[in-house]
Amino acid sequence: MRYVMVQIPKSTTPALPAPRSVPTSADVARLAGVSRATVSYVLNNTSAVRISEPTRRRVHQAAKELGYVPHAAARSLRAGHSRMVLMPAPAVQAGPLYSQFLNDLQWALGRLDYTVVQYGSVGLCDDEAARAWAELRPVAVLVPGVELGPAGVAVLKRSGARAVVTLGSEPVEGAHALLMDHEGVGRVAGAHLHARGRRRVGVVVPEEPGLESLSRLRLAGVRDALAGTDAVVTELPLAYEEEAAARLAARWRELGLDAVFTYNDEYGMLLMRALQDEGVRIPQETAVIGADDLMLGRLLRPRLSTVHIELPSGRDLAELVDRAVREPGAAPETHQVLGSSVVHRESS
Amino acid sequence: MRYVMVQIPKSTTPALPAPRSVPTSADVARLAGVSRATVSYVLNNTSAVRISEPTRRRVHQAAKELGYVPHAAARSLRAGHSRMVLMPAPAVQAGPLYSQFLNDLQWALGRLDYTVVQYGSVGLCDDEAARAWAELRPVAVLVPGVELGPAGVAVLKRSGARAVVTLGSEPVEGAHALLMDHEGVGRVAGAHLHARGRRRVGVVVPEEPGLESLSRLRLAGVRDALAGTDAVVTELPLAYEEEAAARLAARWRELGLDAVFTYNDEYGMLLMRALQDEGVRIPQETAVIGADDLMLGRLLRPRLSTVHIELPSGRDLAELVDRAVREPGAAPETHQVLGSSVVHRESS
DNA sequence: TTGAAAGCGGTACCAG
DNA sequence: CTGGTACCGCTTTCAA
Repeated sequence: MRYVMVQIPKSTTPALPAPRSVPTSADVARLAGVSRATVSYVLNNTSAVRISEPTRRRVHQAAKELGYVPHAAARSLRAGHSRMVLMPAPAVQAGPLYSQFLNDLQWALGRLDYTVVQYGSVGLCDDEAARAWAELRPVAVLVPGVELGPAGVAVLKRSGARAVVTLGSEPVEGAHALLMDHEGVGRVAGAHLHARGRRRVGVVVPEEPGLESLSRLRLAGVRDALAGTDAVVTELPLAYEEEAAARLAARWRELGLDAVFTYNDEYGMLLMRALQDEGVRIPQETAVIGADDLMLGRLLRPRLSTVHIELPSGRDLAELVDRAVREPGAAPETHQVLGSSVVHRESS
Repeated sequence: MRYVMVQIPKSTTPALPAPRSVPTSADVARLAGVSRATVSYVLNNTSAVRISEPTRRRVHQAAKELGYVPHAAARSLRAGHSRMVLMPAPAVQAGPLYSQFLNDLQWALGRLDYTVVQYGSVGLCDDEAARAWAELRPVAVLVPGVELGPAGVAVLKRSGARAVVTLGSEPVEGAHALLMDHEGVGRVAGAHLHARGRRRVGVVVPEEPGLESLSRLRLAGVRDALAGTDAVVTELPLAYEEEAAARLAARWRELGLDAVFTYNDEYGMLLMRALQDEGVRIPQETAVIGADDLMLGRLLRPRLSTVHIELPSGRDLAELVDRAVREPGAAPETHQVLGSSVVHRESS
């Protein structure tokens, strides 16, 4: 049943004062009896120009009285640049790991006096999106995922973006790249399972849309780690639902697997629960390893082995952005930023 | 150990073409051999004016050739308004529930031709933040939490915001309000436990910063539900760490509680695990109920009872915003939007 | 059908 | 020390 918004009657409806139009610096100037230039000098503390104390006070007083707030668009239009760092808002569910990273980044960029803006670009693809972002004339653009091609980068740069940074699996021509080696995540998981003597390895591939590119890479990583050994990899499509997990678990014995990498800890919990309900002993019959090192893995019994993923610190990335903005001519940097390491617990 | 970004040497560094300055509509006009006015007409498909087909083609051609992208700030400066809906980016970890809601909302507003922008305002409080937002001259502002007082609302409205909507526990003078009844969450949990015959009820209060206001309200709700009964409520501060949970579980028997409301399902999992490790039988000795109805609760054994929380649909909220924008004089609406209902499983 | 020009709100140069 | 003014890029009336 859909929950319906219920309006609550308002007790009082005070007649608002006349809806004045929004005050400009000209209004402030008029009220203070000075010129617009003087207002600008005072409110920006322009050091190149000295304004008498009484005048300053009059201007400040007038500004406060009118509730004056400068118009960012007008300012940056005149200045010819802004300090806006634009990021497309993630369309899909971001995990806690990534959310934390985003917060750190915002904070770090804020300390460097940039303004971080997440732009919700739903349904636009690639160049369409790039154009939409370019209209805002950000000084830098941070793009997670593969939502941007070389053409998009070119559009952004031509429209004045001094730095374009992609966070993804492969570099994009013309942009700085933070390479997230998701294959590496699968690779260490695969190597770990092989080292523990497992040879028939299942890999969960989430059916949820938006996770496909990542899960493909992690799967490829497992394949890579096990290539040239006698181990064999089986792909296991799985929706994030109890029933789907139960169905998979029901045919577990016939699959004949002795290990499974579950894409991440959440799918790990889902599958492990289903396997246990089916009587499959973990890790004796089947070893399980997840990824992301979430708290929940530690709370499971047996404790879930996992791949710990280290993202770059927000501060580091903020500094990269700042450097790129200051030195826009420099060659794009490419960094490897995903540190994958196995956390061995009880499930493998 | 902190992971350090490692630079990968660039294989080729193609000399970029001369860093032209960013093309304006004047450049397009020049190249097409027409006036700036004509460019504007063509690119905006202005219906009031008819431009010959050959001219249109020349303009489009020129625009593409230069990679022209219009300047949003200049446009909205001239137009006197924008279609930007601004939301402060959530400072703390947003749960999956809220993330989903945000996505829906962005999508729905996008369909109504608004542009959603999340503004990272870290470390600014109340009026400072309101001023920062007002500088962007958004047509509407959506504020979750209690980050805005009546003064802030006034600032935003004076600077041209036609709608200010708060999502919080109590209405703010002058703004539309979507009331999230977090007390109600605690209330239904408390009532449920009481109905199941429990009388010594613990309530987990997370120690993580940022969760305090919410957890206080949920606690108050439990208190409210149990007021006037013979039940007694005990506050249980708890950090989201295994050790903290273990410490709490270790003195569980001396606390003498027969039920606990864990703030949400994640703390529920944490505490339930610790209690089980301590040998406390659930639900016989202690009933446990969480909130948020996450998947993970269904996967626990015993299955975790929870309070299902229904947020308003993104579409509904988008329509409220649109209505408010179109009818800025109307009295602020106040809606009750949190539907709380107990999902009884095995842990209570 | 197209062009010239005013002006949105601020900033910064130059003159007084 | 302060005022006048040109200009950032774009839209939109008004004339031609």
